[in-house]
Amino acid sequence: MNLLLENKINAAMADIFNQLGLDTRFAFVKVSDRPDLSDFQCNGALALAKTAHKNPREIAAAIVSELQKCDFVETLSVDGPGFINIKLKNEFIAQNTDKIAQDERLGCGTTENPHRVVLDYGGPNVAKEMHVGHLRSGVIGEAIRRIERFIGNDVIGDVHLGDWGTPMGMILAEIMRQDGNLDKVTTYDIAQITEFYKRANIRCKEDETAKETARKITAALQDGDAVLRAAWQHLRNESVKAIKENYAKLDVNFDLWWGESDAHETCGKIVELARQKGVSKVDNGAVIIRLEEGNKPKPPVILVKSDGGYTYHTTDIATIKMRVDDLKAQEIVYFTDSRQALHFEQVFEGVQKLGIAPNVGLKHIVFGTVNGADGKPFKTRDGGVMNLETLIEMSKDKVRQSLPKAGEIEGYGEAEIEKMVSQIAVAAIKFQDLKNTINSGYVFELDDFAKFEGKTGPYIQYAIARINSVLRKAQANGLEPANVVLQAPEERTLALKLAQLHNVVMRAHQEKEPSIIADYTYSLAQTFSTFYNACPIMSAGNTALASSRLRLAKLVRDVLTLMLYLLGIEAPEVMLKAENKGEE
RNA sequence: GCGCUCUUAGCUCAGCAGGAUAGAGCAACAGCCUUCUAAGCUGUGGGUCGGGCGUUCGAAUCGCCCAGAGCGCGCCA
Repeated sequence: MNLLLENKINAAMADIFNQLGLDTRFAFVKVSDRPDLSDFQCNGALALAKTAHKNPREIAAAIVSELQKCDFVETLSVDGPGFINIKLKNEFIAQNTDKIAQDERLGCGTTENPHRVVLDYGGPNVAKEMHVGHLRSGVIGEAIRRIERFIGNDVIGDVHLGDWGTPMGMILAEIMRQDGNLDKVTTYDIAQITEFYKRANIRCKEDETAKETARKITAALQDGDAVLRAAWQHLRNESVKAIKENYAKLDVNFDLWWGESDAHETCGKIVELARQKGVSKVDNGAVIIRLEEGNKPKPPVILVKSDGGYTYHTTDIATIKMRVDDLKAQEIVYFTDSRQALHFEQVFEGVQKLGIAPNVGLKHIVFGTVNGADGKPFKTRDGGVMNLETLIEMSKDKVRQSLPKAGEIEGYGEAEIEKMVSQIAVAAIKFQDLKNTINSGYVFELDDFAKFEGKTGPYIQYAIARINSVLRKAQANGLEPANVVLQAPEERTLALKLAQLHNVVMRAHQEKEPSIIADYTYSLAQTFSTFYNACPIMSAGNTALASSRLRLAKLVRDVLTLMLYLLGIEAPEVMLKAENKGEE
């Protein structure tokens, strides 16, 4: 069930359009761009005027004269060149709000076409530190995972670890270079492993022979050399442990911890299949699939390199086959930055030629890179990338300054305060990222992740905390939420805003765009703050009004909490403040 | 050279299945705490929507051209 106000108006519109012989494609309303004139507007008459060769105002007038008969209409007008402005009756909005408040999904429906979707939003590499570049895909992916699940899809989130390429050979080579063998590998922890990788990286950049050695070791590892495999397994285990800790701090979760290595066996099958189907060719010693025909020629997919190794084209294609065959995926969605756009176009086209994923939707959601002030992908001053843990700690430090010290307030010891610190800091970081549309890259401003005012996660948490406070007071005074009555304009605006939930969630789902939810959540919190300022609840004057306002407030709290949940953000029950807060 | 993405307020960004006065946040300025948490609220200023041409009754939104930015272009993932 969805309790969208538009639905009722749209149904009436469709009837009227039919009756008048008008194209029902235009029989819909949208939230008005002119709240001073109306709640909803219909621009259908303008669109129809073109083909019908009629005056749009005449068409609009005909629609309006029918619409007048509807019981939910308060006022109607035709304005400008032919806009139909519709204002709803207060009672209609109020009753709808009551229904939403009593609905366990808060008026939000589910998808008509539930299916299994695999999300690929991780991609951290073994032995490499996690940095701010990993923030976007993880945070966005987690949000999409929750949104998809909420609207009724069966979701599997896969981390798709980078655990099988040349970097693995590089690090093993570096360890052997220092130790002479791999006997000590199992004693190394993640910090040591990371150091080895850094050194290996530098060496391979400078020294062509070192690179060649790394390639040979990689090939031997993939070929199944027992000693190399055992050492690699340890590196992988240690990395996964560290990666899990990092993701846990941000509440980013995965259902599967597959990696590129898991696709290795299937890679062979892909190459064989390509040969059988006649879609691959041998070229300069490599096995490739050409993608030159059609109106958009692309560089070829390379299945097997001339040295016999597979590329990440091959592992990605093999992984798609596994997700389709073993996981029964009906849709697979990737989240990576725009630098991989061409790669996935190639992979998807290769998959199509191979016919291994018929009727499976393959999507690549491209997001912009996290950029520095210079407009280029973010680097710290020393040329490196900022560690994810450093970012989180920095934000936490800032939060701690605005909270009381442990023990200062009864019932809030070290554990309680630290939990609050973490919830607020993580909200600041994740919201800062999620409020940006996926498509555009954004400039990484360190300070932005420790801002708590304006369009931020903590702003929304604060609105929730204030409502919780009111709800506690209401309970202490025996005040119960009851039927909504709309008198003040702030109440009306808030009720209309609350009814938009279904559309917002569905759009976020369809477009795979969490910023739509972030925008709405902020806007709702803002609308509530205005209401909160103008409409006292506990001292409303009479019980009916107080109960109505209490229902509105509680509903806002529930919707905000749900929206933050869909974004992967928790809200603390209360938000304490340090005594000297704001006195600088 | 070819391809992809982009250019909107001082800064960071929304808006783009064409539509009525182009919106937020930050920053600036002026107000609001003896009333439910001021991490808040109210108000003011700030824009030739990169430039040009075209389609249209109507273009930030669609098409073409130009300028600028970022990214990517067969054996690194």
